[in-house]
Formats: sequence, structure tokens, C-alpha cells
Amino acid sequence: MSDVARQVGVSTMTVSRALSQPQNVAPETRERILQAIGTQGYVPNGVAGSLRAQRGRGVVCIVPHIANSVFSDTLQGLNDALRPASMHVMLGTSGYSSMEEAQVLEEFVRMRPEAVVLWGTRRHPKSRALLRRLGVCVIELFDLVPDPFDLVIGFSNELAMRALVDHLRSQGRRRIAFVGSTNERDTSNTQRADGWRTALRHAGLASDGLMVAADGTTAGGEQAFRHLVASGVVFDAVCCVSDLMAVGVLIECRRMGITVPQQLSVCGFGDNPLAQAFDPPLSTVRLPRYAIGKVAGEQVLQRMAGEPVLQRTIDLGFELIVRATSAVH
Amino acid sequence: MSDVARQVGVSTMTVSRALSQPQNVAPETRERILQAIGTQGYVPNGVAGSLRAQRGRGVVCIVPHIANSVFSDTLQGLNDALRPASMHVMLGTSGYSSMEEAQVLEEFVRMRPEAVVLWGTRRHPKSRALLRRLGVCVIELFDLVPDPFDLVIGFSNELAMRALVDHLRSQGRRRIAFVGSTNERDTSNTQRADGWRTALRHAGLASDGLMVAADGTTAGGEQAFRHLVASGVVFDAVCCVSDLMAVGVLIECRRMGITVPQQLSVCGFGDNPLAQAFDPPLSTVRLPRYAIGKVAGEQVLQRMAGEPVLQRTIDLGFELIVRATSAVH
DNA sequence: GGCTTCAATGTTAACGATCACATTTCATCA
DNA sequence: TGATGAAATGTGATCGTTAACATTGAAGCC
Repeated sequence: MSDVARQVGVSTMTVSRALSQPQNVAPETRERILQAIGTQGYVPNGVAGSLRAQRGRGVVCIVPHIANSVFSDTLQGLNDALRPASMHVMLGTSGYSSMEEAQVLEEFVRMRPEAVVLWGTRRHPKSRALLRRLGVCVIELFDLVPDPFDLVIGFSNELAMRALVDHLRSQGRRRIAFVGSTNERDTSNTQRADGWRTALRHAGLASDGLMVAADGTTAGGEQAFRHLVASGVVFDAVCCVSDLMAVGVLIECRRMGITVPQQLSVCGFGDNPLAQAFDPPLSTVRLPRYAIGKVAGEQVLQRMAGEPVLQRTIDLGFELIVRATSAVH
Repeated sequence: MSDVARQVGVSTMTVSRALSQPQNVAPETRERILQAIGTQGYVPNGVAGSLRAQRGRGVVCIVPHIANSVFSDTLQGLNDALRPASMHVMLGTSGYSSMEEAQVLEEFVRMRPEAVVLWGTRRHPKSRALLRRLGVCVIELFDLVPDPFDLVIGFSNELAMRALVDHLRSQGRRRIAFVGSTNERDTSNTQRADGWRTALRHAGLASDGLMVAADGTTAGGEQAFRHLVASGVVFDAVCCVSDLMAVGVLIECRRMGITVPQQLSVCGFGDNPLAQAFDPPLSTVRLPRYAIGKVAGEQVLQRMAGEPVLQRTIDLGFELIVRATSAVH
């Protein structure tokens, strides 16, 4: 910066101002400064700027796992919202562990981010203490709880499961099973299972013996379905915690000669691209994945602009997608 | 930091050393310092540290689009490799535009990253100049070119297409069409098309009129296939630039009553989860998506450790996955 | 003319850590 | 006993920028 200042014949302060508050610099001076910057290829040192200004342009985002379309769609939304404001995302992963999240978070907090975006609402006590001291905007995603740490953006797993159950009931189904994942750290899994149970109770239906769990993959779905059938319990519909597991169930149905949706209705969750492309196309719940990230980014910007917090819980809803696996037959 | 130093009764330098070079501090002193840090909840200011030390812990990574499993798997690998070294990923997107990439890169370079990881090898001149001045490790991914800017990690699209064509020839196919995407900014699309053409020439087969293109989606695949059929050209196999488009082709085949693989062989590219789950399961090429990111991270760490550059091109290969859409019948 | 006012620019001192060098302490040994 | 050296700690300067305040100069006005 001093090289640029010397070449133009001004002080470094004027160069700094030409970049950050152009209206306070004479247009002609500014022009010469910008030209010198171009010639010399000067790129301002954001590290020094952030230190002196006591504020940077970074937003920390920690997701359980990047290579999962739920998380990557949301990251895309967050990134899209922040880019116009020259903010950047510092990306980390927790591997579904709140302990690991706390460690990653501690390291990221050293860079003094302007906001923190986290998955779910299950936090290690250390994370809570750290975030409180940090004193910046904290946004939690997906697990819509009534009293969040700061701000939560998501949808209601419970209402989504109720919508699925109601839909299946309207098709005449009464014995609705649930195929979940054995990943106990995945809170959306437990929330959806709870939602399924509650929805059945509200509808006056039984849930005993109708829940199975396995690895949260396609193969896990196949395995869980075999267990369900082997248990001898009677059922006429299956709700799955994810589309991936639902596809496993469909594959196993085909193998066993069970016709869908004639003998059995099957529903997934998440509207994975797979759900639409599969044969038969899978009924599922579409989640506002991208919108959750986008709105999170917008909220960060609003907070930084000093706008007041109107609501601490933002529900972006969901959409029931009825396809062939649960259509009227 | 001075609060901690005061409480323990040492200078800030000793606190700094207790954290960054513990072997130079008396064990008992160090113990008291760590305890005070815990009590006060002190978190070192990484911004100040980076400024003074003239080196940080950030690695810039700019991908075309996050919400795409190719990119997100690679990001996962990069992240996994860097985390143990307390490095963090600063994530950006280019939207497949080298101009946009240059702008995003300029903003990121302000934070003085220790390395830059970019997609492909098509760079805006401004990016090249900027990266050269920055003087850090630059890793380009996926487009394996012989003379990269600094270091390139990927696989050969040309060899992959040749493997596909050879496989189809071994099944008796001679009229092999190509379904590409109309996204001209996506260099992997053009490289695969070139690879297909070259492979056919090497095999002494014709390619005239056998190439169609459409939007790079499932619907685009359906549309492209309809055009191909409508053109009246004779063909007995279709290579697609991606699994998504290949699934579109399969859907359209089913609609038209064309049996796969009896009347027509179909191959995808990328080994999307969809490829395995689809009915019939899709033959495709599996790419080392995760490994490319992981190796990139490892290379960054090696460079930072001062290890010499042994090779500027790292080929991680690919794997031909033969499934039902091109199996022997 | 002298006074005010405001726009444009300059000066100084931080921000919070770490590097290089200086100092202290204390054990070791001729 | 005092010289020697290594381990432990301290001092002052500095990284590159910007906030806060100071200065300059010219226009506007009575």
C-alpha cells in the first residue's frame, strides 16, 4: 500500500480511503490511485484490515458431512447469499459429533468470524460457552426448536411426518411402519421417528413393532425391510427416514415380489434426485434445503447491518410430493 | 492474552510460547498458563497471529458449483486431509465462469491463503497474474493437462472414454453415439466429447451425426435421445457425458419400447448413486472424486512442509463399472 | 479583510500477536 | 571460585491496515 501511495504522491491513508470510502476522496486522486493499484497489482491485506477494524468478512459454517446433497445444497444457498456482500464461508465438518464440532469451532473462532452457522441444535456445552463469549450471530439449521440459542431456520420434521401419515391414511393405509437409521447422532432421524409415532397416536393407530432401523444406506434399507418382513408383523405402508433407505426398500420389494403401491405403499424423505428418477418414482417430502442456506446468509447480512431480530425461529415449510409408490391405485 | 499473562505472572511472550512452542516453556509454567487460559476462556486471535507471522492456516477452494456430488465429494476429501493440520477451507464458487472465478479469487487472496485449490485448468489471465504474485501452492483439479500452472490432480477423460468405447466394441457395438451437455463452460463435457471422437477414430469407427447435446439434466437426456432417434441416424450404443443424462436416455428408451441392453447399450459417466440404484443398473465410469480432494490436501501440506515437488501431474485413474445397461446379453 | 465552513488529506497510535535479540537463572566443571 | 553454557523468560519492534484526530487550503460571506 505504501508503494502505491508513494507512486501517486499521497499518504497510505488516502489509498485506504480510496478503497473503503471513495466518497471522501477527490475523484481525480481516486482515479490515479486505482490506476497505480492496477499497475502494481496491489491486493489489500485483508488480514491486517480485519485486525485493525476488529471485524472481518468470514462466516463459519460447520456441517456434519459435506458429501451429502442435503448439506451441499444448503451450503450453496449460504454461499450465494453471502457472495454479493463479499463475505466468505469458512467450511468445517463435525462428522455428526458435537465433541468434534466443538473442537473445529474453537479453531475457527480464532479467525474471529462475523457469524456462525451450525447444523442442528445439539451443542456441546463448550460450544455454547464459546459462542456466547464470541458474541456474534449464531444460526442453527434444520432442527426447528421453539427456543433456539440465537436463531434457527428450518422446517418441522413432526409436521412433515404427520403430513405423510395423513396422506397414507387417505389412501386407506392403517398399518404404517417406519424404517430408520441406526446413526444415533443424526438428530433428524430421531425427530422423524418421534414424528411418525406421534402422528400415528394422533390418528389413533398403533406403532408397536412397526419400527426397524439399519445403516442409513440403500443396502441398509433392504436389510431393514427384510427384518420387518421376517418379524411377521402386519403392515401396508412404510415410511423411511430418507429416500436412500426407501429405494432400498423398493429394491427388496421387487426381489420379494411385493407390488408397490398395490400391496404396499412406500414413502421416502428428502426428495433426492434419485426419488424422481427411480422406477417406480418415489413419494417423498421435499425440503427447502437451498432456501435454508440462502435465508441463513440473508439473516447474517441483516444482523450485520444492525437490523433488529424480529423472530428467532424461521419455518420454511416442506412439500409433500406424491408419486407412484403411494398413489391411488 | 495479556490478561492470562497477568494472572499467571509472566509476559505475553511466555503465554504465546506455551501455546506455539511448548518445549521452550518450563512444564510447571506451561501448566499454570493452560489453566488460566481455561479459566478465562481465552481464545487466541488467529487474525493477529497470521498478520505477524506472515502466514495463516487458510486454503482457498473455488469450485463451479457446490451442490453437485462431484464437487462436494472432492471438498469432503480436501477438508478431511486439511483438518488434522488445523487448516481451514475458504469456500467459493465460480458458476463455471472464469471471469467470476477471477473476481472471487481476488477477494479471497486478500486473506493471504497458504494454498489455492481450483477446478479445471481454464484460468482468466487476471487469475494467473494474481496467483503468480501470490506465490503459494496452486492445485488444479480434474482436467489432467501435461503442463499445469503449478500442480494438477485428476484423471484422463480421454483414456476413460477410450475404455468405454473399447468396452462397447467388445460387446459388438460399432455405431456409438455421444450425448453431451450444452453447457459450453463445462470443460469436462468438451474433453469427454473429444475423447469419444478420438477413441472412435483410433478404433476406425465413424462419428458423423452421432453426437447430440442438450441441457445437462435427466430431462435433457430424454430430449437429446429423442433428437438422436428423430435424426434417423443408425446407432447401437450411447455414451453420455454424465449419469444424469444417461438416466434420461434410459427413461426415454423405456417410453419408446427400446430394450436395453438387447437393442441398445447405454453408458453414463461419474458413478452417481443413481447409476447403481436405477433399473436397469447403469454402466458407467467411477471417478476418484474423494481421492482427488484428499490428495490435493496432502499435497498442500507437503508443500508447506517444504518438501520438493516430485511430479506436477498426478493421475489418480478411473474405474470402468460394467452393469446391466451394457452387459453381455 | 477576516472569519467560518467544509472538503481533502495527513499524522499518530493502535489492533494482538510473534520474531529477534537481550537478559536472567542456575547447574556444571576445570 | 569463577567461567561457561544451556534453559527459561523478558523487551522492543513490527506485521499492514484503519480509527480518531489534526491540518491544510480554498470557497463563501458579512
